[in-house]
Amino acid sequence: MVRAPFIDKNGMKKGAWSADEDNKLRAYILRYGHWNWSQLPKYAGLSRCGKSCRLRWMNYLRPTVKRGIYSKEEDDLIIKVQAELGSKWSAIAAKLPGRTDNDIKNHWHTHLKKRMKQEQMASLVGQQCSEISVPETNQNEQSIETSESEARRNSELTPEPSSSSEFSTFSWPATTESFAEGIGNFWTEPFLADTSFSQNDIPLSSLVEGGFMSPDFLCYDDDTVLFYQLMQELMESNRDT
DNA sequence: AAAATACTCAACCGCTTGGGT
DNA sequence: CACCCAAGCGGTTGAGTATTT
Repeated sequence: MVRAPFIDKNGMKKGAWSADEDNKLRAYILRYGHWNWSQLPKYAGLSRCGKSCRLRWMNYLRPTVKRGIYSKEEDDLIIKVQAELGSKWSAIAAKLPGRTDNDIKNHWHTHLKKRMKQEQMASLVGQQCSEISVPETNQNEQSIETSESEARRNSELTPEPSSSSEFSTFSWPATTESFAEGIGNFWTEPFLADTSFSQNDIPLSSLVEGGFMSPDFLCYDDDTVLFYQLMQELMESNRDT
């Protein structure tokens, strides 16, 4: 469902991301943060442009990205905010935690826009009919639409990333061991100058203390911080057992 | 069963914005 | 003030999948 991978004239890889690339990007950002998107691919060992990396992280790899079906509340909120702000997808996304602007935009164009049109048509028809004194029509049409969307919502599968990549089935591991297994040898990939990482060491502090990186250089977003907190808890529980 | 059509969504492109010098 | 560059945003594209003919 995505563009086939290819190399452009500048030697940059484009198109669908492989599981390997996803892992490299995820591992790098979780460890070092995204301090500079244009430089990041070089250090992460990726032949991608920074823009592409940013997009992949923001729309797909971030741990807090919510995927799958939209609830009726979400749909209604999107419609409401879209009516107020227009196509300000990032502003709309800010009101829907976990949803990305790209995802909302796609959802709007594929589902909600259609629904809006139908509802507008229905109300128009309803108005005209009421003038000719057949008030039930509008209501009926609306209820048909509503039941259709309900049916669709019910029939849609549960949140399961449907990416092009084989990595779509990735789920955050229950243990740090399985995480390390899952990401293979990323800790030793090109960006990794040191080998000091261990399960008992959160790299954040060691990197700064070890002089690998200035504290100012680190740019962790909330997701990354959240992830580290989670990882720390997991490690502690592992140590306890 | 095969072909045509519609739907979906990840990824790209180009433009704008904002911060630094 | 002008310029540069990185980041962010919104529109569009392209190809896989689902549905219809």
